[in-house]
Amino acid sequence: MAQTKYPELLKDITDDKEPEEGLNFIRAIIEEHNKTGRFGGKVHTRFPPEPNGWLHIGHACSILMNHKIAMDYGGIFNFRFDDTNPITEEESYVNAMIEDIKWLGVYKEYEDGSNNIFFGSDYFDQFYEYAEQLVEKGLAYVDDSSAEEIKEQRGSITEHGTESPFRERTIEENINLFKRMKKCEFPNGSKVLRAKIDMKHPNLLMRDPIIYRILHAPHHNTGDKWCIYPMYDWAHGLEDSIEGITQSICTLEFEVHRPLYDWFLDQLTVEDGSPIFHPQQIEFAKVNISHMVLGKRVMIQLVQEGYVDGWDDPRMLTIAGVRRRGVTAEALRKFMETIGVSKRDKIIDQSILDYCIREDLNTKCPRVMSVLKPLKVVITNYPADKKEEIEVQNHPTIKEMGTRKIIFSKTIYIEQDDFLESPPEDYYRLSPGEKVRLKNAYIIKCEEVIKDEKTGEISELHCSYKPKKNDNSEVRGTIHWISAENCIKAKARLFDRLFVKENPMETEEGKVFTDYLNPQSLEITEALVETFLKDAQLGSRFQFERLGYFYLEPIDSKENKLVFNRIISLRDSWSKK
RNA sequence: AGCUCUGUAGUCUAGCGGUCAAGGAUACGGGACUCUGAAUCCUGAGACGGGUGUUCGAAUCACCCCAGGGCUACCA
Repeated sequence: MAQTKYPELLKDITDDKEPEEGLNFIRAIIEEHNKTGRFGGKVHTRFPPEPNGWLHIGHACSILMNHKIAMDYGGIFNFRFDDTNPITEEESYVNAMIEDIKWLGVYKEYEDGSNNIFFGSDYFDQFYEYAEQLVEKGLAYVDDSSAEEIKEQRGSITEHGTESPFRERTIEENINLFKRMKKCEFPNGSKVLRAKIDMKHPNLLMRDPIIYRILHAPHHNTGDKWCIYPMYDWAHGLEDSIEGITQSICTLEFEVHRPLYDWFLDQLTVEDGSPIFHPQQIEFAKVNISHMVLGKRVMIQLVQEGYVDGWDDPRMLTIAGVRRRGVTAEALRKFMETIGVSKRDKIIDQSILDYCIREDLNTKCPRVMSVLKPLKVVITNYPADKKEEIEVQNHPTIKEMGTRKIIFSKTIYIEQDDFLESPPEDYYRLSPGEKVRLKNAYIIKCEEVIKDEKTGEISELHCSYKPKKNDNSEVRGTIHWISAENCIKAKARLFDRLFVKENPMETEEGKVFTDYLNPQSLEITEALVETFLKDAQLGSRFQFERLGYFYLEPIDSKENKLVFNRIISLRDSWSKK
C-alpha cells in the first residue's frame, strides 16, 4: 500500500514564500496546520471534477485558488478526475477539461515525464483492498436489499433509520460475497457493499452509507475490468489520501459529508497498523455571478434549446466560452483574487469581472481605430487625389508598443453614434455646424447633412477641415474614424449580458429562468477595421479606441473575412446618463 | 421538524477583545487631467441581522431570536 506519488513530487517544491497579508479563512487553516506541524509544513491541493460536463468560471476560480495556495506555500497542485461513475462520464469531457486547465496555466509536467493530471479510477484496486479491510474489520457488509428497501431503511431527517436484515452477516460471508460481487457474479442492483456505522445517526450520510454498487458498464479509463464501482464518499477521501493531499478544498454542499470522509479515513490502516494519511476537508462557498447561470442543468438547457450557440458560446461563462470570447486566463486569476473566498452564499456582480478583464487588457492591447457602424464623411476642402500618412502611437502611455501609420483622405468613416442632428447640451461630438477633433488627425466642422431621398436617413456628412496639425484649439470632443483608403470590412460580434435579471434562478410566479434571457445579448455588425489587421495574428487582442477590447477570433475568422469578438466594452460614463 | 453551516455598505471582502467614531476592491456621486466621455489622480456618500449577557472595553466571546443555505440518489 504505497502511500502516494508524493515523495517523488517533492522535488518540485520551491522556496518558502510568505503568504500575502489578509489571510482568507482557508489560508488561516493552513497556517494553523503548519504551526502545529500536522502535515509537516507541506501543502498539497487538488481540484477533482467529474468528467461529465464543462468547466465554468466558478470551477476556474476554485482551480486557480487551489493552485495559487499550493504555489504560495511551495506546494503541489493536482488536477484529478473523480471518475467513479461510468454511466455519466465520457472521455470527451476529460479532453475538454485538460484543454481548459492547460489554458488556465495550471498544468504541469514533471522531470520524470509524469504530470499533475490524475484519475481516481487509477486507484480502483487500492479502493477495493481498502474495502476488504473494512469488511475484515467488521465495518462493512454486503446488503441484498433493493434500492427502495434501502431508501426505506434510511429513515428521514426527523426519523431514525432501521437496520437492514443483512446487517449481521458474518465477516466470512461478507468477504465471500464481496469477492463474488467483484467477479461480476451478480446483476446490477442486486447487492451493495455498505459501511456499518449507525442507522440512528442524525446525519443521514452516516446511516450505513453504500460504498460499492454493481454496475455492468464499461469505464472510459478502466474499460471492462470492473463491474463494481465505488461511491463518491468512499472514493474521494481515499483519492485524497493516496495522493497525499493535505487540504482537500470543496464546496459547501459537502460539509455534511465531512464526518463520513473522516470516518472512512479513521478506520483504515497500513500494514503496521498505523492509520492511513488523513487530509483535511475544507468547504467554501461556490461562486455565482449576476445576470448569469452557472448550474450544470440550466446551462445544458441553454445549449440544448438553442438559446446559445454551444458550450463555448462567448456569452457563456464556461471556461471554453470566456476563452473563445477572448478573455485571458490572467483576468480570471485577477478575478479570483479580487473576490476572495468565504463561506457565505454570494452572487458576485458581473461588473467586478468586467473590471478585472479591462484592467488586464488595458496594458496589453495596442490601440487601433475601427468603426462599428460607419457613417460616410466627405471632407469637402480636401483634395480628392491626396493621401496622407500619419504616424500614431499604438498605446497612449506604453511607448514600447511603438507606432504605426494610418492614412487620412477625402473620404472617411465615423461612428454613427458620433453624429447627432439635434444634440443635447452636453454632447461633445459632431452635429450640424459643430466641430470635433478626429483622433490623431484634423479638426472638422460639419457643413451639410446629406439624407437619402426616400428613407430620410442620413447617408453622409459633408465636412470641412482645418489643415493644421496638432491643433490645440477649443474643441471639446475627439472621435475615432477610419479612411476609406485604409480599411477592410470585418465582422464584429458584440455581446451583452445573457440575462436581464440579476439572479435568473429566482423566478417570479409562473416564470422560468429562460424568460429572463436578454434578447439583445448578441449583435453582429459589419465593421470597418484598419487594413493592416488582415495580417494580424489570429487570437490577438486590440483595443478599438472608444469601443472596447476585441479579440481576433481564430476559429471563425477566414482569410478574407476577419471576425472580431468584443471581449468587453470600455467603461462609459456618458451613455449611462 | 432533526442535524449543520452562514449573516460586515448595492456587490465582493478585511477584521480573531482595546490601535474600529470598521479597512480595501468594485459599483455609484462630485472634481482634476486628457487628442479614447477610456486610463490615471483627487474627493463624497454608503455596512457590523436583532436582542440579552460576560467584560473597564464587543464587529470580535456566550446565550436567545430572526433571516438565508445545505443534507432524506445504488450521482458527484
